[in-house]
Formats: sequence, C-alpha cells, structure tokens
Amino acid sequence: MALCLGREIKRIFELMAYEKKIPVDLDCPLRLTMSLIESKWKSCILDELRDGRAQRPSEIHKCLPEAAPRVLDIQLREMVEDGLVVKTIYPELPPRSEYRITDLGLSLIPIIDMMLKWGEEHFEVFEKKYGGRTKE
Amino acid sequence: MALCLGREIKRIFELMAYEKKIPVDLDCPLRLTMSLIESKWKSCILDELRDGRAQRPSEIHKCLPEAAPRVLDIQLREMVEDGLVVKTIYPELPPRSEYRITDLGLSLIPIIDMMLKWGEEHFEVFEKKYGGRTKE
DNA sequence: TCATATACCGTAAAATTATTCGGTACTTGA
DNA sequence: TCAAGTACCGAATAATTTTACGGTATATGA
Repeated sequence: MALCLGREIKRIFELMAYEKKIPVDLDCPLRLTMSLIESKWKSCILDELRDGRAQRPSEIHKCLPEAAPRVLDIQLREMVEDGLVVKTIYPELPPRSEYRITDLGLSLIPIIDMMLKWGEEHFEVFEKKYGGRTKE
Repeated sequence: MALCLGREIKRIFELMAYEKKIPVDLDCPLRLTMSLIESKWKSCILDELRDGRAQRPSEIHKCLPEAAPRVLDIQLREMVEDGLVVKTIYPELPPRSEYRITDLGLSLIPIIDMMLKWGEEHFEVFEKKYGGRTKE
C-alpha cells in the first residue's frame, strides 16, 4: 500500500513536471520552428491537413499507415497544444472527432512545400547513394 | 572469455548493421528532407556555415555553446556523409580541421531561412504562451 | 453471437538521440 | 612544470521519441 502511494506521488510529480515543461525550444527562432515540426510525423500531418478539410484520426492514419495510431494521437495532441491544429469532439457513439489545420499551421505550409520540393528534386541522388543498404 | 567473444561478435554485427543502415528516410520526399536536418543541431550548423567560410570545430562550438562538442562532432560527420558539408583535415600538430558547406547544403539554406523568419515572426506568441514554464 | 470499427488511454518496451566523461597526442604560453 | 587548447574517439548514461499491446465503451453488419 505504501509502495503504491509512493508510485502515485511520483506519478503526480511527473505529471506536474510534464505540464510545466516548455514543449518548444525558445533558445532561438530557428530552433523554435524546428521544435514544432521535427517529430517524425508532424510535417506529414500538416501536409495531410493542408487543404483545410477536417479529418478524423482514422483517416489520417490511413494516409500515414507507417505511423502507429498511438503516435499520431500523441503528436496531434501536441500540435493542438501548440496551436497548429484544432480538435473537435462529437459526443456520439461510436466516438467521433476531427482535426483541422489552423491559420498558424497554414503559415507553416510554405516551409513544408519547400521541403517537399527539395526532397523531390534530390530523391534520386539519395536513392542511388543509399538505396543498396537495408532499411533496418 | 566466451562471454567476451560473444559480446565482440555482437558488436561486430551491430557495426555491420550500422554501416549498412540507411541514414536518411526514403519513404517520401518530405521525410527525406526532414531526416537530413531534424537532428537537434543540424539546422543551426547549416545556418552557421551558410556564408561559405570554412570553420573549425571549435569555432562552430563557440557559436553553439549549448551543444556538446561530441554531438556537433557526430552530427557533422553525418552531414559529411550526406554531402551537406565537406571536411578538410590538415596533418598538423596540434590537429586542425575545417568544415565547409557544399552546394547541396547551400540548396537547403532557403528552407532554413524561411524557418528562421517564421520563428522570428511567431516568437512572442510562443514566449507568452510557454514563457512561464520551467525549462526542465 | 461475433468480428469489426471507432477514439482514446495506460503501460512498458524498444529505438533513437543527446550528453557526459575520460583518454590520446601534441603544442603553446604562463 | 603545469594548465589550456586542439581534434577526436570510445564507452556509458540520460533523455526523449516511437512503437506495440491490451483494455475501455458502444454501434453496426454478417
């Protein structure tokens, strides 16, 4: 019982620390922007939502099948906190919710576009360079 | 003795896997570009070397004092492998080496610039939003 | 009735990334 | 002689991120 209580207290402190932690990097403007999108799937999520259409979690997952649903869930929650997307929850059963890109999120799309274009232009070079290697 | 050998063999296999592993993400153009610069300090290193001047590791570290020299060392080596920078080693004592941005690295600068600009434009919003929180 | 789908969450493990520390070898300046 | 600087590397640890798995609750269609 005492041990469980200790674990609970530890957990509460972790939660408090988590709540208080700065989720972005305010050290410099470049790091700020990077820290908002550098997680593996965030740039892809922004690209998915770019047309302004609200999408359900399962739709987003269908477009990014390589990402585990739990990861998308977590990264979408962070993006909501950062103000890049908004979430609408419909009190229905079975449950339904939707994510829509915000103006702040849209303002990142030109950057996403440039990265997309750069990647397309240099894809063959890197495929030739690293294509022979195993993925993992 | 047998245990040590086992560990050595494991290490060799790890090294072989490491050598063969694709260091970038070829799943999609966006992920490719991101994977080249998403490590914490790579975008800052590119920004540091943008003027085309060759810089010594210690100079780069002076400009990015928050990054541990070992980390810069590793990330610079990866950037050399990816072709974003080149390294020149002078066979002198005490040792001297220099890193210079390549044309491929320079082609990423417009993206870095947009992120820099975006970060400057939205800095106050995020500082107001998260400024009250502790950093760690 | 049973599988499927929906969104979500907790836990734990795996994988990756970042950091610290100590050591090499040599020079220069105090 | 001793500290400091120079570049670099190995090893271990810390921190973070990503993933897998199982469970909640309810509806639908076979």
